[in-house]
Amino acid sequence: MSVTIKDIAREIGISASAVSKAINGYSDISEETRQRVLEAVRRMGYTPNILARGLIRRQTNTIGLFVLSRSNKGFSHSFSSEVIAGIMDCAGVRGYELLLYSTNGPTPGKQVSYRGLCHERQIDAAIFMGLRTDDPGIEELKTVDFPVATLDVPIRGGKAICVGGDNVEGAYMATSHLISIGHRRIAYINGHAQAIVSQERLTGYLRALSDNGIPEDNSLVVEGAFTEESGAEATKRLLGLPNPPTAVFAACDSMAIGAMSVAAMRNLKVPDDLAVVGYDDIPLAAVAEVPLTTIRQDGYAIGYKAAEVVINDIERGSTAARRVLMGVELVVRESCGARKKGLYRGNTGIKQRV
Amino acid sequence: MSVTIKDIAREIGISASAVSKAINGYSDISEETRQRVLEAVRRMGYTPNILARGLIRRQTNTIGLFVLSRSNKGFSHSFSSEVIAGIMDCAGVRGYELLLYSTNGPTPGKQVSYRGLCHERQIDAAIFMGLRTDDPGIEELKTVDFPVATLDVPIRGGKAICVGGDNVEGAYMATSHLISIGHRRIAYINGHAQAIVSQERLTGYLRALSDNGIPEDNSLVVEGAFTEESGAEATKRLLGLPNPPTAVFAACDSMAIGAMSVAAMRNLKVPDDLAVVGYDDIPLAAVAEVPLTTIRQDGYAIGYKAAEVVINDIERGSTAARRVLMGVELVVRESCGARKKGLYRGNTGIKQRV
DNA sequence: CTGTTAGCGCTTTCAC
DNA sequence: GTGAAAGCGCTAACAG
Repeated sequence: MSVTIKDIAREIGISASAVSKAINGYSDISEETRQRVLEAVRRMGYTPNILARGLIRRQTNTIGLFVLSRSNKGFSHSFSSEVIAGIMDCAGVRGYELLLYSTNGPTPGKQVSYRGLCHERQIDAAIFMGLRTDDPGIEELKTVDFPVATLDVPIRGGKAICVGGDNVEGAYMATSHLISIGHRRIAYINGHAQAIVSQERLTGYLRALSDNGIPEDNSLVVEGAFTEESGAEATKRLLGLPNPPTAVFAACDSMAIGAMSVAAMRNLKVPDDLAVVGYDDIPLAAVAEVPLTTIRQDGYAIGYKAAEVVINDIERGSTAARRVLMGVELVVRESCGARKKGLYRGNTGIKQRV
Repeated sequence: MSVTIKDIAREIGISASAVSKAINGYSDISEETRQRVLEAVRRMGYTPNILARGLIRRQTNTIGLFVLSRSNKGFSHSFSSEVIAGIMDCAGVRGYELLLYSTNGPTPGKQVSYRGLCHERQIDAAIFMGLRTDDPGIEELKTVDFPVATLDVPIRGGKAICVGGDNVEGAYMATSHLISIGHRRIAYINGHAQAIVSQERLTGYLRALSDNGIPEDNSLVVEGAFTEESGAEATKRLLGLPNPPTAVFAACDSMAIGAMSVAAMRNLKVPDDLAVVGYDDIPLAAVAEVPLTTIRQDGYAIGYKAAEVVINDIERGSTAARRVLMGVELVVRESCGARKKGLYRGNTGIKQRV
């Protein structure tokens, strides 16, 4: 078996609690004893058993990370891996480890309890990625007694903190940009209505129209499902309108790419015949046939912030706002037409190209 | 505080040990008592404390995952996230959770001990991704007493198991393919020499030449650094040769893409003036200006296998081979010229396009 | 300053 | 079948 605190104690002829104090930097221990302990620790290759410590301190320095609704193989976006990297880095700096739960979201048959999973492992806090608004586990999450951060999905009631990109602002920027280069009939392809991001981006879109005195036209707002196919489908409907849009803003890049493919099939030139703006800045956006103008969220920053927020909660008690909005950025490429027309000189997202 | 085994015991008037036995499915407990316990467990919302259990059982059902040498933000390839997804799924099925270490590899200053990190958290096994052959921690890894799997990096001595794509075979396939469509002067852009994959892919390349009676030409083998820039740099050197190659096989897609960009700058047509084959099948490969022919490794399968191997070791003792080679696949696209010439009718990797 | 005692939540002999 | 007792490795009172 591996060396324990008792072995050290026996080795240098003192009590186990003295060793514990020496190791944990208590002041009521003589410097000389401490040195002898530290020396023995090194010599005998002792490492504390954090789990045993946790049993009594009720703190494991562990953050549970739930990566839910993952697509088949790999993470949904490359965005997720940026987020995770951010979480990891913050956790590392603050001295926490991450427990990556292997659950892939609520299983229809057997009901998993997030609270139970967290309790089993005695984690100090939890972060949820890809939580769906219709996840039955949400109710339970409202009642847990440890800090919880959700990415992108605000939970009403309870004290979970939601960290995410500012969707209203992002959609506002995208829409305003299209307006600024002359478009008036701007369609919006939303994601499915259950997603909060859909609702928020819709709000931003509508606000931009309203702020620019453009009347809302219901026929120009259609619903997709965050997939390329659904974006294509929606675009067909839009183009079939008596008075079709001159520009399309899609709630995600995949749908925007679907829109562009439909345009291509109908011999409509992007951006001249149809301007397109997406959301997310997925890697494909930069290398699409017509490079896609889009809104970029800084996944790394979001992840870092989420970890920071829960760790602050653990250490200082809940003080943060219940909702943390992270900045977003407009990345102008070719698909909106601004660069061609020389109307835009800002961020081209070139560095993004891998 | 949350409900413990004692609470249950008190509630239904039996001893704590009886409750434990009921919960853990021991046979020496009456069915009636078991039912009463299970009912109370449900009613009172009891979840076992796996950490306390681990303290005595010396097993935590946790696998440590080290994601080393991560690039700045996000994981090195999207490949990594596939691997992690595979690990997660296997772990989930087998009832293990993953502990994601926040270490980003050996820090120059303070020496981290992998062994120590593992011991602290009492993990049952560890998987290392992105371990470098010059990592000073490797020595220590040879002596640990729990199952260890390394991805792609075999460790000499010790009983760590290495799981990875068959690099020799992959390079052999790539090179043979170029030979089969008529190339004789085939250059190889290798990764940096410390990487095992570099050595193995070089072996495959040389073997293919030799098997086809093509003499080895040292000037055609150059070293890159797995980056687009280094691939471009290497290609410039190759094209400056008195007798330049007609084809280039690069040890990774990024370098292959660098090669293609140099060709484009010099008005060389790919594949006609210069055939290019990469390795990895990164997402960009399929959507490059000239879609890249490459070798695909199934990251998900590799991750799944790695988890499976260590879990088998945990549960049944070490039986697996010390090296597990996973199959690779040649994905023929445009950059090698085979499809244009009608020489190839196999895998086009079309489904890969996102 | 140091040691003794108790106990975190759980499992596991071993009597009964 | 069931419970009492011991203890996993550690920390936290509290005496001394």
